[in-house]
Amino acid sequence: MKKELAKTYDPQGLEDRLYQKWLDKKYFHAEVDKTKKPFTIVIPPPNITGQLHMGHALDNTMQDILIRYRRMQGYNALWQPGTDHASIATEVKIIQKLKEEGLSKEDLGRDGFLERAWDWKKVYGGRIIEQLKKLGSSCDWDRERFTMDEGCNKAVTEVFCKMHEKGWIYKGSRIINWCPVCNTSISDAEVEYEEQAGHFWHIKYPLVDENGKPSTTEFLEFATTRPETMLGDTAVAVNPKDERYTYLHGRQVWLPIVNKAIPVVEDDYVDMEFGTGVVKITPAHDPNDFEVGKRHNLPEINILNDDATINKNGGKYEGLDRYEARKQIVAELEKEGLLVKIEDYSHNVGTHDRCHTTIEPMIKKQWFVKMDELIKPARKAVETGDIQLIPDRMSKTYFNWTDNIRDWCISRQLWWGHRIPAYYCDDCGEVVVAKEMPKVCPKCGKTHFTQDPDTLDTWFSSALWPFSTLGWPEQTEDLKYFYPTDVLVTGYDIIFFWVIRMIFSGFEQMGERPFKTVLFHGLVRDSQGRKMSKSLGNGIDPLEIIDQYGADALRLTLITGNAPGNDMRFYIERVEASRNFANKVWNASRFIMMNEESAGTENLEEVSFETISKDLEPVDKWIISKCNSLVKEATENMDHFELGIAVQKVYDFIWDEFCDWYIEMVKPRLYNSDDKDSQKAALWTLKHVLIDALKLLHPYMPFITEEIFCTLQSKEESIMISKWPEFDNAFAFVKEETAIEQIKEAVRGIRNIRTEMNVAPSRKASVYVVSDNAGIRDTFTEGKLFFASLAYASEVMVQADKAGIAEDAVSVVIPNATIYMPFAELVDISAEIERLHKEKKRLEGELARVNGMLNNERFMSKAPEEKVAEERNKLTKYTQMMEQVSSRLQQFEK
RNA sequence: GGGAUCUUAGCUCAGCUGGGAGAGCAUCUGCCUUACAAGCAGAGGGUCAUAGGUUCGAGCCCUAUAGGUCCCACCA
Repeated sequence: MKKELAKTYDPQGLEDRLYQKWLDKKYFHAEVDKTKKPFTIVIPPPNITGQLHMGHALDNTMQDILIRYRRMQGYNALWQPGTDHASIATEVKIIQKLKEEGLSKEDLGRDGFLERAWDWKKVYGGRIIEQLKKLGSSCDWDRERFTMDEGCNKAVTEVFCKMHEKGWIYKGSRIINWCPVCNTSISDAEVEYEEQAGHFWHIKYPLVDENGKPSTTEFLEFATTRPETMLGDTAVAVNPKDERYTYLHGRQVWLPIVNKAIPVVEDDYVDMEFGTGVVKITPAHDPNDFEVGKRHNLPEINILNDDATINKNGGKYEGLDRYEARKQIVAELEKEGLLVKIEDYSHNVGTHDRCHTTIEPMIKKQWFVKMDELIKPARKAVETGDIQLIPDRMSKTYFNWTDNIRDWCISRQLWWGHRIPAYYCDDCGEVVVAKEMPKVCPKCGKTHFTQDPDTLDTWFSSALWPFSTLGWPEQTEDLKYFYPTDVLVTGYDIIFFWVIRMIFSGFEQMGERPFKTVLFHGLVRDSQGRKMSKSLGNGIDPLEIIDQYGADALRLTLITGNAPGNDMRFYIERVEASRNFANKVWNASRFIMMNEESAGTENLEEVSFETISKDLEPVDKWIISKCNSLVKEATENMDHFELGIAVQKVYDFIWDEFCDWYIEMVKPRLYNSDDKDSQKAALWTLKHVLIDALKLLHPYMPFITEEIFCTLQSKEESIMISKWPEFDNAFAFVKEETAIEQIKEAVRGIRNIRTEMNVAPSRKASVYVVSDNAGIRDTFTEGKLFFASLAYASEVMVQADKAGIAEDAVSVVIPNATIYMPFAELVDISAEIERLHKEKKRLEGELARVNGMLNNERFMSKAPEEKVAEERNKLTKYTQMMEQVSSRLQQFEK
């Protein structure tokens, strides 16, 4: 009993079943095997808070394609999966949930909170993994990791201690970005600037007179967007070269409200052209002022509490929110006559990328990673091509970051994350950085320590992902074998957060690049080009698409019509088109199986080319040759990471060449059981070519190809472990390709004319092929059977001259042959003449172009030989066709 | 302010090292032809943003301009 494909293609009915089969068979699992070459990809670990969105779908489809491709090529392919604890994102979610219960994280305490967080991870952490499976991802799930699992924790502690010892991790008081809502410091990379409408408050401070009192006549005017920061002003600055203010050098101004004298300092930082050329300096709350303050030894006065209310340094404003304080301070200044004017002003305001709260720069004691040395090998690797970024232009973005890098603030005032391995002696305050809590203080000898309450930036652990997942810091066999990984696939939006940090971490910890290639993709946008976002509600759920159209259709849609690193728009119509293609493949396969069954040809896949060779007809060799070229091209494209181009070629081959031409060409042979050998050869070819095409398609559309492959033949158990096709010169049939293309041209010409002349396909006619070229006559004679069916011919006559053809027959001119169709009674002769004139005009154009080139001495002397030869051939071809058309016209017009 | 990128058919986009402009969708025409109407056979539709330049030859390379998108910097 032969296996059969269901009548209609139904992805829902097969995808889950096949995925389960792959899991059961352990096809995704990779073990160290020194007889094979490794090919490794580490997954960008999705957040445990995450739900699969189109970005994940694209990212993982690309990775799965690369992994499946290499696996079929015989590589030991490992796709290392896992999830990210996403410290701040997760913490925020849990706090939200607690809030619904009327609780705060303080109510639970640190341990209680962490317990909740782990519970949460257990419940939701696996959700996105299940969703990735729906997509067909062939990750080695036996190796699934988590950024906060034991091994990753160990790696984090190891790196922290090592780098601290080296002096590359330090604790320092520096200006950092503070989020007053999340109550934590954040790194520069996490600050998102938003254009906001604000105000420019023009204020004046009185100069201090010789008695040390505020002058009533002399003032210094400047403008600010954050008037409340004046509470922390410790100077005003002017440019030393600014002649307008030379008189100020060495003087002081009176800081109102706070009521004290502060100095005028001279600093190049001040732009003389901007505003009044005077800047108030608040070292504790502005990164630039901080630098100025350092240069002039100014005091740093922090005026804010962590929740962005004014602290005790703000005197009577203590306790007020920053914006309320701003209002009241402006009012007070106005009352005192110190407010000059208020201007509308649009400016960029730094916000927290998670919650979009306006961040406050503050001086805080935090942990930093010193970047200047660390970044050097990372920069060099991309510069020299040791690490290749695709598309290449991403290198510029990369360098822009490496060349302007600042130290990385890694401590976070959060609970969910890796706790900083720093311990403070309860007695003397000595800091000890160690893998475990120290027993004795090296300074005072006391034994009580408190661990630093802070956790690490979530990217600290993901930076180690390419090697921590393979066992580092242990020198495991996995690590030796699978590291460095081959490709990293990710969106260009996290190049700074993640890619760069993995690169410098790889070099620092492993002494080697973490991956050879980074393949970037863009954002998946909605049909109007907008970012898909929760707040807009314009997100399209990949799972719904999979439900409706199948994972294969979704994957194909995401991978086609898009260049690396470019954003793409998501259209449901494109998914339908992909689904239609799946359906096409399905039906073509079904057609082949049906015919195989009715012909009774068993186990054709076991018949070798050598055996069948003698029965193969030119059409068979033509499609085999075409398929052979396709293998070469698609493979080359995939090697160059041109995934969309590769699959487009496979798509075109299957639909246009294989289905629309080849299948139609062999139908007469399939239906004619009188010639068993020919029938068998056709079926052999159909099957052989289909199998190769399915293999090429498998990385893109794993489910449908598996289902067909396994139904089509019995000897292999899965397409995903079958051998990737290879180009073979023995299958390059140049002669047959040329011959069949010739017939195709004739068929197209005939169909065109019939449509133009409104001759229904049902109305058959005799077709005469006239050529004085014996080779052409052979071609048409051999292809008579299918040529007749494709050209709706009642009979096909191949002859050397026009004997027996009606004078007024309609004709099609192809190189070296003219095809006549005597259905003149249906045709208006003047229309036919007009058509021939049009054809003549076209040929004249072609000839003019070719002659132009060939008569151009500079073209002849400079163009490559092949190009010249090509043009010469065209000249011959068009000249010959021109003769045929002219002779036809003469015939009608004489 | 610096940088990247885009501008190709009505729409969305491909076009890999420069060598006769492509796809999908949409539109129009004719077909329920025994794998597929989720289909078949055809058709129309583009001064490849504009202006220069390099080249025998430019959608592709260079320069400038216009418009769009994005990233970085953050002049208070």
